[in-house]
Order: sequence, then C-alpha cells, then structure tokens
Amino acid sequence: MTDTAPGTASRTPTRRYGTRPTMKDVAARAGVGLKTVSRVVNGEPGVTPDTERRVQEAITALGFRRNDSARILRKGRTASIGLVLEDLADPFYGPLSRAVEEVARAHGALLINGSSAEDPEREQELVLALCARRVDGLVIIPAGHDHRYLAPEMAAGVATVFVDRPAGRIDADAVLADSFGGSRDAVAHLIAHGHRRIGFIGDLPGIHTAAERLRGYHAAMSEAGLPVHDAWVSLGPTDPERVRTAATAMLDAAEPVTALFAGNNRVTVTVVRVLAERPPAAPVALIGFDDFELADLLSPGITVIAQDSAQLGRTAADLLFRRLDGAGGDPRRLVLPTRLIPRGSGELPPPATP
Amino acid sequence: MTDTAPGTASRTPTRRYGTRPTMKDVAARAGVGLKTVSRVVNGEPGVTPDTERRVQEAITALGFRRNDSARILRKGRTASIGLVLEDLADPFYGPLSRAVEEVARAHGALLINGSSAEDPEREQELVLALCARRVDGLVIIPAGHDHRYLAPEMAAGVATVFVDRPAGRIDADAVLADSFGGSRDAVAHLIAHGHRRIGFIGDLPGIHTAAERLRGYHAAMSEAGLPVHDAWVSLGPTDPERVRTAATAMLDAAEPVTALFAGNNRVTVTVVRVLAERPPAAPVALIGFDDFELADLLSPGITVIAQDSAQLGRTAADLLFRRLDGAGGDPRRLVLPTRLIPRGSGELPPPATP
DNA sequence: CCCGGCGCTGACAACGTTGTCCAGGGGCTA
DNA sequence: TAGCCCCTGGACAACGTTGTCAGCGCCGGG
Repeated sequence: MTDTAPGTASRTPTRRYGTRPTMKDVAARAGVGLKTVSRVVNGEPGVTPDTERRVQEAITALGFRRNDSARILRKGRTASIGLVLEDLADPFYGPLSRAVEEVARAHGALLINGSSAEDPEREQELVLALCARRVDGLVIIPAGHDHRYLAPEMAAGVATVFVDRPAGRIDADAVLADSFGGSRDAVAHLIAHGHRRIGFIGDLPGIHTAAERLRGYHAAMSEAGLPVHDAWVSLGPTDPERVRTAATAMLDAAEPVTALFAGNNRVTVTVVRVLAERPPAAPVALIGFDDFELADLLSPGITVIAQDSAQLGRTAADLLFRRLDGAGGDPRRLVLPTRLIPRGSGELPPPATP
Repeated sequence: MTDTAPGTASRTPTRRYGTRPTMKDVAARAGVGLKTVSRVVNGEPGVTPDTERRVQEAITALGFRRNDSARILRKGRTASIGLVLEDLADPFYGPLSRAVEEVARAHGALLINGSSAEDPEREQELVLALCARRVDGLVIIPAGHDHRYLAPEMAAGVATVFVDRPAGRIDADAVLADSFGGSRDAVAHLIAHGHRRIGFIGDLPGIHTAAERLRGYHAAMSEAGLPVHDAWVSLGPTDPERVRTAATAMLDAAEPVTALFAGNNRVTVTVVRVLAERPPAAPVALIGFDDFELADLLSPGITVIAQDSAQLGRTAADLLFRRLDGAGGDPRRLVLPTRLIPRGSGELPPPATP
C-alpha cells in the first residue's frame, strides 16, 4: 500500500488510523532486511553499530512497537500469569494480589486478573479464558469445588497453584493459611479467659476455610470439655444483614454467648458494629479471623488471628515460578502459620454469673 | 507427528508435554476441514448438526482450546484493557479496580493490571508493555507528569482514560474527583466550627490531587480571611514516620494548630494514631480526605470528605468503552463531586482560648 | 594467490487462527 | 428436465513475529 521504494520521498508515511507499522515497514524504511530489525528490537548480537542506528531511527520515526501477540504466537510463551480471586475490592485480596504482581514482575511477567465473585461458574469461565490466552501459569483462589475442568490444561503445561483454599477433585499445588490451628488458638484463648458459651459466625460452609475454622472451633471446645449448642454456630453469607441477625440472636438468647469468634474480616467488622450498638455495661469478648487496619484503635482493640495475605500470595507465586522453571515433583501443600494478636477484645472476661 | 489417519486406533493421542492440539488436529480427527472447526468453535452458522457433533466430540476428546494469541493476531482486537494504578494493595484502589473489571467484563474484555508504585519510569514501562500486548484501551492513574510517550500509541488507536489525576503534557480524557472543592469544604467546615489555626498534611506536591487539595485549603482559609503559616502545611511522602513527625510538630508548636486536615487515606490513619496517643483532655479536630472502613466506629468518628472510588473507576471504564465503540470528539474531563460526612472529629470545637 | 572461516545480513517457513473465495450437491422452479 | 440458487464444506492467504539456514564479503594464514 504505502510506497516503500527507497528513492521515494515519504518522510511522513500516511498510515490508516489504527494501523500500526510493522517490522516490515521499519525494514523498508531503514533499507535493511526484516530479520535485522528483529535482531535490533531484541538486542541480539551480530548487528553493525551503523546498521543498528539506522534501524533505531526508523523505529522512532515510525513509532514502531513490537506486536507481542505475534511474538507470543511464535514463541509459545506469553510471559504472563493469571490470578483469579474472589473480589479485588476485598481488603484481604489487595495485598495478596500485589504480592503476586511483584513476583511476576521480578520474573518479567505480566499479571492478568479477574474476580470470580465467589461464583464457581464465573471462576471456570475466567480460568478457561485465561487458558485460551495461554497464560504460562495460574494462581487461583477457588470459588468452586470441582476443578476437573482444569486437568487438560494442567496436562498441557499450565502451571497452577491454588491459594487460600485447596483445589477440588484434582491434585494440585496449594498454599493455605492454618485456618484450623488459628481458630483453635482463638477459641482456646477465649476459654482461657473464662468463657464457656462461645459463638461462631462464619462464612458459607462450602468454603474450605470456613469449614476448617469451624473445625478449629469445635476442636478447642471439645478439648476443653465444653458442649456446643447448635444455636452458637451460624454459617452463611457474610453480608451485614445475615451476620447482624446471627449475632443478635446469639447475644439475646436465653443463655446468651459471652464471647464471639468471627470467621473472617467482613464478619468481624459487622460484629464490631453490632457490639458497638449494645449497652457497654455487659461487654462481649470478640476475636476475629484476619487482621484489619485500625483494629488496634477501636476500644477495646480487636484481638485477631492474623494471616499474612501478602505472604500467602508471595509464596504461591514463588512456587508457581519454580514450577515454570521446571521444578517437578508431586503437588505440594504449604500451610502458613497464623498469629494471635491480643488487643483487648479477646481478653474481656465473661460477666460475673449471678 | 501424531498419526491422524482415520483408520488408526489412537484413542489417546500421545502428545508431547506442553504441545496443545490445534484446529488442524481437531479437523483431522473429525474428518472435516479446518474452517469448519473454526465455524463450530465460534458458533458461526452454516454447519450441519451432525458435522457439528463430530467436531465437538473431537474437541472434547483432544482437550482442544482455541489459542487466543493467534486469534488476536488475526483479528487485531485483543478484547482486553490495561489498568495501571499506584498500588493494588491500597484500599482506595481495590474498589476502583473492581469497578473497572466489572465494566470490562460486561464488554467481554479481560483486565490486565499493574502497579506503578508511584514511579514514573515504572508507569511508562508498564504502559508500553501493555501497548505491546495491543490492549484495546488503557485506564491509567498516572504517576508521572509527562505522557508524551503515549502520543504515538493513542494515535495508533489505543483508547486512553486517565483517572484520579490528569495526564501531563498531552490532551487526554480524564475522570477526576473534585479535590479542590472537597478540600475547601473540609477546611470551611473546620472554620465554621471555630478553628483558626488549621494544619494540612498532604501527599507529595507533585501529585495533582495533593496540589489541588492544598489549593482548596488555601482557598477556604483566604475566603475566611485567615492567614496561613508555613508551619501549618506539610507535604511529602505518606509513610507513617513522615506524617507522624509533621503532625507532632504542628501540634507541639508554640502556637499549635487546633485542627488538622489530612490529605488522604493513609495520612488520616496515621494522624488518628498520633491523636490517640495524646492526652484526651485537649482534643484536636480532624477531617480526612477519602472515606475508610470503620471511620464511624472510632471515637470520635472521623469526619471525612468521601469520594467514591468505585464510581471513579466505573465512569472511567464507561468512557473508555464509549471511545472504543467509536465515540469521537475532543478529550473530556469529568469531575465527580465529593461529599462531606460529619462523624464527630470534624465538629470538635477548638479549646477555649485562655 | 588461494582457501577457510568468521561476521554480518536476509530469504523463508512456521506459529494457529480467521476471512475470502470457490466447488459440489441437492432442492426448487419454470 | 434444465437451470438456478442456496447450503455446506474446504483450500488458501494473511496477521507480525522469530528460528533456521544460506550467502556474501573480508581477513588472515598457508
């Protein structure tokens, strides 16, 4: 289309809007071969300084930028990894996402991410879209419980690491926090401060971490020889209304709980609100799973089981890139420890029994 | 390589690890032409139900998944947009990022994002990497002040919308919050409650929003006929140490400020901590720019200038896709309003003068 | 002076998909 | 029964890049 004969005076090659110059255009303008341009663009050796200069000039003049789609097609590797999580807006996932990004960056890879909104179908849709893009690897915080759909992809070489929750019905690497241990510690802590009737408000029971935390709760109670009433356990969505209802019911029962263990971030925040509205005369002890900003500035400060979400992401991404670098071996399951941070709310004693 | 003759009994085609089946393989297995497979995969009309079934079977049997790199190369559109922000881990950007993602999803596009860490060079590096990937559009929260490097890309058809801060040295769409107006409101609010010596602790002066907020501060002060001491204004990085030092200096001066206006989220949080450590006898009024979770549960609740970061992201993404759908016209600058939410900390009176 | 080798360059195929175009067959109409 | 059109299917080129390989000078040694 454009006249590329060397003699022609075409200082400003008129290009259609949306059409970008290619290596061919650069080559024509610089009066060199296609491959030479490729060599310059990729910093390969074997190009005379003078030739390189000519090519560079043509690149700048035309505003050429390599088309990575073509490059990827040719090379087979995309230098990008996918991250599928539940909700980017959740403060728990921000640092995790950022940590994965940093590791990716250190390996020269880009990060493509998406939110599953805790919907298994959407998770699958996203994951497969990423596979179609031929991401080199995947970090997944799973929403569903059946990941057999991933088997062909993994067999085809897509490295995959699950985070926060394990994969369902397939064998895959996973990096988890010690939900069970953390929860047992939390409840044991409340028991040590004299509580006997302890409520647990958690996430949907289908979510692995929620189930593990419930298990930790039961373990601590039974280790202390304490019974657990059905009414003391409430699992469900973490929207404020549900949590508010559950908490109120436990606190206003005939035999009210004297302490609450909140199964995650969002539950804790809602419980804090509920407690703030109640008479301060009868304070209720509270421990939350997950740390959150300003937890120490509330009065009382909120005692939490902290898990380092950035560390979780970093560990997962590291493992992913080790796999990509060829590390073999069976799928591994890494469990990161949690840490109880006492701040006051978890150390409140139960009210004196009448 | 693999024997694809129809008669051969190859139920499990042995493929090299990392080699994926292509449409050619599917076509051979189904005994149809290449293009027919393409038609089935893309749901194009003109395929007999029987043929379609055969193709589908071959696809499942081989575990075929379309290679989007090749597709993109051929079609020219990537159905993906890039988002460059400062730090994914910052709670201000989580909802923004999520909102952009939702809009992208509604348009069938994927989101590739990266953090600039407030480093102009890294911003440029990221943006250009995204351009090389041929993203259809870009949403940028700029770190630098010179975006001329983007001109060739935009000329080549990459739609670009700046958010939170305008572009530098080029003309481009931008979606901003009303930093100036919000800040003026905040400071006027403090003045209305009797304050005369008001401190401002903000972000680096090079950041557009920081400069605008400072301007709002000055406007409110001068509209009230109040002088501004140099010692009352401190701009700089938002790390806790710097902010702590600045706040302490203003509060412990010979003529201490009686109220503080914090220029953003992170500054506010640090200031809250500083104030919490001081004697409660002489409370200091505080208004922060940006709302944050639990601001209402602190005592006193923290009065803030709220900007809806999700709305910011949604608006920007909407504008981006309108541009991608062909909406022309000059670059637009949209300014979203802010809202003062009184919660107590901004309504504290100054201590009685002796 | 000739030959081997090395440093530089370019022609060409291939990556996997989609758009264009054409062929063959079957059904419908005149 | 001839003619036409539509429906289905396939061959082929093109997208922009990179890997392979071959060619062309030029230099140094024999």
